[in-house]
Amino acid sequence: MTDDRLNSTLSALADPTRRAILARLALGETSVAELAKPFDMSGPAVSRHLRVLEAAGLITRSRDAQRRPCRLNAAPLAEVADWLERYRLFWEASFDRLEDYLREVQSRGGERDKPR
Amino acid sequence: MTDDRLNSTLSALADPTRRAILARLALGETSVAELAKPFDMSGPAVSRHLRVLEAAGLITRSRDAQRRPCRLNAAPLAEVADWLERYRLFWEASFDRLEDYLREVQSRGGERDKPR
DNA sequence: TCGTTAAATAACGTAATGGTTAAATACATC
DNA sequence: GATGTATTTAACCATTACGTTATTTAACGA
Repeated sequence: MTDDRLNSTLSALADPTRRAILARLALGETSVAELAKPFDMSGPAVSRHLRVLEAAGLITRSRDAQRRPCRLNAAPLAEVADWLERYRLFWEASFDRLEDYLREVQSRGGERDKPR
Repeated sequence: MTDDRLNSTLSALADPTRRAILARLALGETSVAELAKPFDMSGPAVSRHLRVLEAAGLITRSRDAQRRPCRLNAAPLAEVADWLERYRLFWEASFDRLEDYLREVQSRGGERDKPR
């Protein structure tokens, strides 16, 4: 909704570690230690990434003994998708132009390819 | 495609000034000075935002006398949209649960609302 | 060639980001 | 209550990001 929310979501997504964490969470709830395993990174570093994701509302955390299982909350992604929709026509248009061009090149057969 | 491209696109989008610039460019090609007007920001600052957008492939620049008109290139946004699609089921599921909840609350009529 | 305009680059300051290790906290078990 | 395990917080460091003003480059027109 607000530009602020969109901003914190996009900022959270603009990091490969955090995107990987989200991908893992798409497979189901897990502990912090489990999330940290694939990364060559200290626990605290992962913990801070989780904090960013939580602040963006992309994950929620519960409590299970010493564990703090994390769960994906994809709702903020819907806002990003909505925002992107404004531009869909633009990228579809450019793909159409690309298709046109490829079709044209193909129809020219073996000639030297000269766009324009 | 590559995680790197997705990363530079998302990083470029994670700034309100740059998103506003894209929104302006969706209305058509413009000069740098024109783009800078709505912002309380120096020319060089805008110039650097444009550089980020260009590096991410979100804009292209041409030459018209002293002007360097910028044009939107939405293609990288398609990759973001593709990436997001992986999560659509998740956010739709959570909206479904929200709907269920709202329906339930409504069906309970005037009772005190107690989820769970 | 000189002056003007549009934009980019240089040089700089400051704040935010992303990582580290060491210490603190929360919970469970003995 | 002491010990072990999972996680967070504190303190710190290096790099990047974003802004500024001053200077430079590029293109035009008198």
